[in-house]
Amino acid sequence: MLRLHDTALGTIVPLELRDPGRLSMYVCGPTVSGEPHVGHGRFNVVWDVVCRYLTWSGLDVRFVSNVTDVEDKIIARAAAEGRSAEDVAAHYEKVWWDTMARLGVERPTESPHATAYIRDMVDLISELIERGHAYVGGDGVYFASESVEGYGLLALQPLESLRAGARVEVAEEAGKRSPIDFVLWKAAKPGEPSWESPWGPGRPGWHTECVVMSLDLLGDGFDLHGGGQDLAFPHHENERAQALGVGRPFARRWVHSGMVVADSGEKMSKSLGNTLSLLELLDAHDPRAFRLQVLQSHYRSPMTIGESSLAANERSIDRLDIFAREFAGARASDPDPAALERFRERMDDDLDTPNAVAGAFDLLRQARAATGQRGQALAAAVFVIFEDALGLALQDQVAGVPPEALAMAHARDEARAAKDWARADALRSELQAEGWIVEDGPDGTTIRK
RNA sequence: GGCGGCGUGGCCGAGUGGUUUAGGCAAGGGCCUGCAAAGCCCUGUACAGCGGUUCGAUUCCGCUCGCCGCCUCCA
Repeated sequence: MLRLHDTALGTIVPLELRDPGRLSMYVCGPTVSGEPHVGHGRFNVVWDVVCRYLTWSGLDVRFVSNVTDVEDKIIARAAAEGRSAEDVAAHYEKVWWDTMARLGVERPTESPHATAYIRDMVDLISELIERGHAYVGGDGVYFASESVEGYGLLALQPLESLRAGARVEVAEEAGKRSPIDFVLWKAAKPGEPSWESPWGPGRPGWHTECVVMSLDLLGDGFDLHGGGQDLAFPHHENERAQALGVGRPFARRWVHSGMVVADSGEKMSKSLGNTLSLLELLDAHDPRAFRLQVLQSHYRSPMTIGESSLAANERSIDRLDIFAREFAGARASDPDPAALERFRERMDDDLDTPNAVAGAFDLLRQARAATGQRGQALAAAVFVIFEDALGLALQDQVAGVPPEALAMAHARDEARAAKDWARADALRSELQAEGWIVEDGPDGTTIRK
């Protein structure tokens, strides 16, 4: 069974499934207020790998990830661009899914929208007020953080230091009882999108949607809640507090993935404005190079990504594709069981993809060195590991070779057969000038980009 | 200030109290090749610094230096 680092426990523990054979997992999804940056890319590849690996391992994985389609930044952009908030959200959600598809990230089982759950959120907030965990403040409804047991669990800090770090001025302005209280319902200002509620027109705070949707779609005590490390506090802390407030068992495990850092060493974030566009990066490089980069770093470590690392990884991808072409037939073979077992051991150890990938590269060399069935079985394991378990598709065909280039390759074969080296070399130079890599194999000249 | 984490060979990036090497990329040498490419083989004697524990530490402990995250919207 997969063992992962649990933020609340501070240790690596095995998953404990609520229902044997089935994994229920919730990961906080995007706020669709702009284009995704590379941090989003890493984050989604990580959770996609968790899903794929567990599915491959034989679990029935139910993966829910929300789309926050009402939020301050969306409203701000809509106002700035003179269009509706719905319009902005719909546009960037499409960009989001398109980009994820390019990264080879599969759609979650369900991706609920915050706006579809307003009613449920209002109900949850009402119940929190009834139970004495929430109150009406200056410009909305607030959650009384100190009213629930163990607030600070995911922040890994005692209540006292959280209180010390909070911004008191803001709290007083909003009419909070404690500076660490957070908003559940924001009263609408004129012109803002709003929904009716017992506390007047407004919109939910962003912590509530995840509580309502995860419990609705996955049920009480679901197995795993994931997110970026920056969400552990306050976002996940506040989700947990609300579930606790209405007496419902929440996530059994909390797992957080590491940040992408800029060359400066600082975290890439919207607020620092140092994000790298994921779209531009995917335009310039094979998206699989990005995925490989993510796989070759541990999911909890900070990751740097840039032109040079992607270029290096494109080389690695080339090598993998060359291997795939050489061993295309091995896909039909049974993968070597021992090889898959070693892979599982590494993956189960807190999702050690760097080691798992290292092992796969070793297998690749072994497959070439081995002969007959054994080589095929080892190669089959390489395919299964990269493609089925890690979601990195290998290409065993060179696609999109134009007929003219193909004709030149044939002409080169003829020249070589006639030992006309001058002509053969000239043809090769011509092809290379057009960006083709020319290789002579037992079956003649093959070309690739 | 509080809490958490990091510092590995040219680069990226794992791991471990000592015997044999992570892995990838790059580099050098060789084999193969008409020449190449691809592939294969070999090579680099790395673990921030200073102490301590130990028969032995990159790995454990302490300190120092440097860097980062969270405490505020952010994956």
